[in-house]
Amino acid sequence: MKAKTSREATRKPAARQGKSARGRPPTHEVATRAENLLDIATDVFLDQGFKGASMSEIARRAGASKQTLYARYPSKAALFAALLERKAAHLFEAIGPLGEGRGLRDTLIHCGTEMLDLILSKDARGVHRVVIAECNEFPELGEIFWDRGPGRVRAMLASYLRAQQKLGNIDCGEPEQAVEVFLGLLVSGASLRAWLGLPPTFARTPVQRKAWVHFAADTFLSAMEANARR
Amino acid sequence: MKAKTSREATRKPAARQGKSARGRPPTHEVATRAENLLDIATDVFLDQGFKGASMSEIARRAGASKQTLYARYPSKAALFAALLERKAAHLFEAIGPLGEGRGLRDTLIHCGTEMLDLILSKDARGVHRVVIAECNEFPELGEIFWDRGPGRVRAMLASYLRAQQKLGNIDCGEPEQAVEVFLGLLVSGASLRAWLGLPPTFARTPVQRKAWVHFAADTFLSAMEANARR
DNA sequence: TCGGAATAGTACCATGCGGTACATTAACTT
DNA sequence: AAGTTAATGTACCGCATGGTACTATTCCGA
Repeated sequence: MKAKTSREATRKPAARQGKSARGRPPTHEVATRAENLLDIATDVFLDQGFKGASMSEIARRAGASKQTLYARYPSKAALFAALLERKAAHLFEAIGPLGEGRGLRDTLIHCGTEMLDLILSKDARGVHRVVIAECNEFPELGEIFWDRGPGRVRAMLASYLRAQQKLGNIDCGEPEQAVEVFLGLLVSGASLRAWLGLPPTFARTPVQRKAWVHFAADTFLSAMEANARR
Repeated sequence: MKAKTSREATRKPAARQGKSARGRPPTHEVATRAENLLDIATDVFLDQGFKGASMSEIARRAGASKQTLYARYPSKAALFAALLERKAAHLFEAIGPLGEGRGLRDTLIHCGTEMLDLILSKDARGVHRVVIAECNEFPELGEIFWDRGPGRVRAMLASYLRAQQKLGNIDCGEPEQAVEVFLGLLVSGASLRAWLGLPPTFARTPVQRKAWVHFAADTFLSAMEANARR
């Protein structure tokens, strides 16, 4: 087994271009610079992992000094926590409110599409990988991520299904269970493969993805009907 | 965020107890000692991750010297690869041949039970965590693991379903898709939570696990029936 | 205008790592 | 009995890391 050559010193100052860089930065840049620093840090952590990422490298790539880094975040772990929380929330908030003028099936399809795209996206893969890797050493990480991300989506879907059930549009038993069924058959194989760095089996092209989402929605709906009949 | 105090020097010589330890070991012990070394290494890697594990610690905990370690495996990566391959195969081979005197539903339930127990087991969680964490740096890791583990189970299930389909016992369309549906709704939420170090939502107790497996099997079967009718 | 605040740059420290070298000891082989 | 092999223990090398100290520089507010 041989490691890929990562850490390929990609010079990218990205802040204070041209200027002599030293000295207090102008006030109007300071917010941008802070954001940029977090962005760079996110990049580095997401593809090198917590232990693999180095503070010096982050500073260098952000065009900042280590002192500035440590002025903003007291430790590597703190920086990591800050950026992960931001990223997790930001990623999953793409899956907006459900319903919104759509019928039941269309809502499932819409939400399913976004969910599948999300799971297969590079950023989401990175976040999952890092969180899964490090949640043993930092147990609260798993909880934070679940609440901001997958858990939030599940809660939204469950409350949507509960509402639809009250309206008589579906008979799905415990909505929480039904959500697990839907998301499970939508996303499970694809997500494991994605986190292992392998291409998806059934959702490689956009067309295939669309077909799979439709298939999942319909399978789910008929399973719920059948369950209701039993 | 504060790290848990890992690396808690748990002294456990585990080899050459009592004896002065130095010098060539008696021949009848040598196989045992090699096995033991791999076991210890597995423990360490599985809960500290690749980068977190240290060769010195493995040697110390195995009651061996670093030289012996490097005599058997030329590098840290090689040791890691060896143990991971062994562990992945060993874990998933618990899910034996399908069918075997059972009917369709019973086979699903049997296989489902083993799969769910496996996913929730501490060892499987460790393996998944480590592989997912490191497959970015060692891309072949993901493939090896998939082939030995989740992929193998999926292939077995698919060929079983295909056979059942030929016998007219089920009408599930593409067996590979059907497998994804079944395993998805069986295992998806539980596995993500497990890898994040969180307790399962629906399969906490053995009783709940059994109920969930039955629910998954029945939901799957009725979904397939409904699909067939369409 | 001047003093403090925020920054980059650089050097540094202690630690721990993967991996090697060397001397020593005990079991096997001939 | 002698020599070879496989161990342990310990010291070590070079390097990278997280984190700190210090200086020189620039902006800002009083």
